Amino acid sequence: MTTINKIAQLAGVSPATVSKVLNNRPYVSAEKRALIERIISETGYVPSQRARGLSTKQSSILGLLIPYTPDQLFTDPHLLECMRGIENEANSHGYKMLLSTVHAPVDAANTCADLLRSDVIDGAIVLETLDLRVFANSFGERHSPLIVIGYPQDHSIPTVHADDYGGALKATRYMLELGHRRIGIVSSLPRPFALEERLRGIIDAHIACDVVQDEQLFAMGDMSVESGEEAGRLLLSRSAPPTAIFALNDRMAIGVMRAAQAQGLHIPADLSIMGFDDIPLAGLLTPALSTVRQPGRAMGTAAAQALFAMLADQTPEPINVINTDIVIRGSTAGPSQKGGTR
Amino acid sequence: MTTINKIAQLAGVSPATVSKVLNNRPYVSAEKRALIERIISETGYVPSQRARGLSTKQSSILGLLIPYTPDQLFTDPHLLECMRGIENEANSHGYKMLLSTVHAPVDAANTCADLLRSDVIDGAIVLETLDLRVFANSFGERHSPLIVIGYPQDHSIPTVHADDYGGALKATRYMLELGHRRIGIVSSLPRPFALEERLRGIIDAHIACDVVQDEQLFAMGDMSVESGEEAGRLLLSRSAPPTAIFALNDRMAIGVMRAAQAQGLHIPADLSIMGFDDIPLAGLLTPALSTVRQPGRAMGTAAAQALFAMLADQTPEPINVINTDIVIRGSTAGPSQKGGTR
DNA sequence: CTGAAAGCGCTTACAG
DNA sequence: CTGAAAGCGCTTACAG
Repeated sequence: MTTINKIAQLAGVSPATVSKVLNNRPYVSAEKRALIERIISETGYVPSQRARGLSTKQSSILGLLIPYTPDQLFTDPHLLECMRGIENEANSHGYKMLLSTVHAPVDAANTCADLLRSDVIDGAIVLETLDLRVFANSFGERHSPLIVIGYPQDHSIPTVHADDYGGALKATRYMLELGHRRIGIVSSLPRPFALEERLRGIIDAHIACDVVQDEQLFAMGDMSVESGEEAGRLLLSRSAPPTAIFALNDRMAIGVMRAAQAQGLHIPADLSIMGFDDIPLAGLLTPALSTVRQPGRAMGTAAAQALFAMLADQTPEPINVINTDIVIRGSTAGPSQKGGTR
Repeated sequence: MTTINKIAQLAGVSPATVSKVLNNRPYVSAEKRALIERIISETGYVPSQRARGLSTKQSSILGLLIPYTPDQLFTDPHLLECMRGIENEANSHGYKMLLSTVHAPVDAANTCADLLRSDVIDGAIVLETLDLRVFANSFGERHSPLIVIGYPQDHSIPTVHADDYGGALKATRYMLELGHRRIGIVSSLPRPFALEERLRGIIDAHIACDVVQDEQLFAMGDMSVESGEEAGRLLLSRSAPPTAIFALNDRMAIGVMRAAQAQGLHIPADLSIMGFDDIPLAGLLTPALSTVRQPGRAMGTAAAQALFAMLADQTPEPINVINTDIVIRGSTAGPSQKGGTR
């Protein structure tokens, strides 16, 4: 491997001098600088990041700690959008992104903790889903700057999340105002805080409109299309089925749509369906899916910006709430005149 | 930061001894080993990867070099599937994946070359789209082991790619056998080799079936949904429009579908549509998209396995061709009896 | 079984 | 402007 010493030798100077030109520092004569630069480009020399890091204590690598398996991550379009925002931001700061997923969700906390305490990354963005208490445990222990995407568990860590409550509230009000009185809900367990918030929005909207919710209209999925399909079938089999179904993410909404279409139901004539996220695919379905837009890219960007602020010794806002909006497409309409029974 | 020296001091031993227990090496008395282990876990000490790497010359990081912008990467479901395969494989080898995208496609080659020559990664997987000649340039220059996903430009680098030719051939035969005689093609420029191969398959299928292709039936997109929509409009506006359209990726096929539906055409009654890739979304469309399945995940896995083989000083197969298959769903059928004119 | 010493490839004061 | 020297935190022979 070419080292700084070899370059120094080739140029007939000391490694310290080469180091100066490598780092664009002054106090090198123009001729020597030119000579050294020529030699560097001729040899294709690239300084050892690890040796450099050993002195400078930085790696220009940012960690993305996902307490999920690769399969969970890569099937979640919303997370992927977050990643996109992060990678874009990292790029423009000259940083690379190191991805850390887990084999099994169980060992997530330790995997992440080790990476955070190691020196391979300068800082990290983690998902709230991770149990962050590990980091609080060892008192006073130093670790890389951290930003969490999700809801704050520990107020010492800056957080960015979407306005889940507001989004769900708006969506529910919208369906209620359309005239729906029996709105099925497809939620998920175990709930991250975001889902709790969405549920809270749904409940508050019902209260505000003086509509009583029916327990028979709640179903659970696991965020996947398949689970949504199953939940949809369940809800549609109720003696008094819903006239609208609000799935707490788009993938489950797609599942519900499939369940409804499989039964020959027309959407939105027979059943309105609404999702949450606004994944890229939402607008391409038939009918196009009405949903709550949660701007994943913007969330990723915001998280990365906050991290870079910390790396620059600034203090980012402790909590950054990203706005959500409902986007009405073809899957929602007023309830059919036939009434609630089919 | 806690260092090996501090641990050694706390345990009353030398750093060399601590190093032994860190690396699970013999020749440490049971008591000392136990003591050291206890201290390590109490202090939450994690060895410096960069210091370790400086001696051992390895980082346990694998690079994924994508000569695209983050936006291009994250809107390409097939690439994302490759990534999923790679990350899964990396995970099970105790490796982390470092993602390297570019600002602008222009500076891809240099960005990648620098990373490859640096010591931050042990090896890399790159896309064929990257101009690999950069690496051939500096004669005899050492760089990390490399696997390319795509077609070989330089036979010294192990390569994995799908059977693009065979897939396109099968798909075209299938449409031809259905009775279609005017098959529109939506391709893309600039072409990676994979597209050339698909085109070759299309042409050979026509020849085999003795059907002459009409130049008016070729259109160009840029792999995006939007470009597919535009290409679809163009093809459908021909004086003698196609009865089937084969888009060289699924996203463009979706665009074609939108163009057709916007004109009130029924799929597949009025127009058959076929894509390439079989992205996760393909089966969720209405109608579900017939396509050529190119198993992205398997390709990623194969590439990663080849890389790990190289890291273990084995020699992977120089070219690994992954099988493709047509998957017939709802978007294709025989041409309508109305004939080719509408 | 144990530890002193050299070395990995940089950067950073410091002296000249 | 230039370079010798120490130091970053590990690992690896080697001697004991």
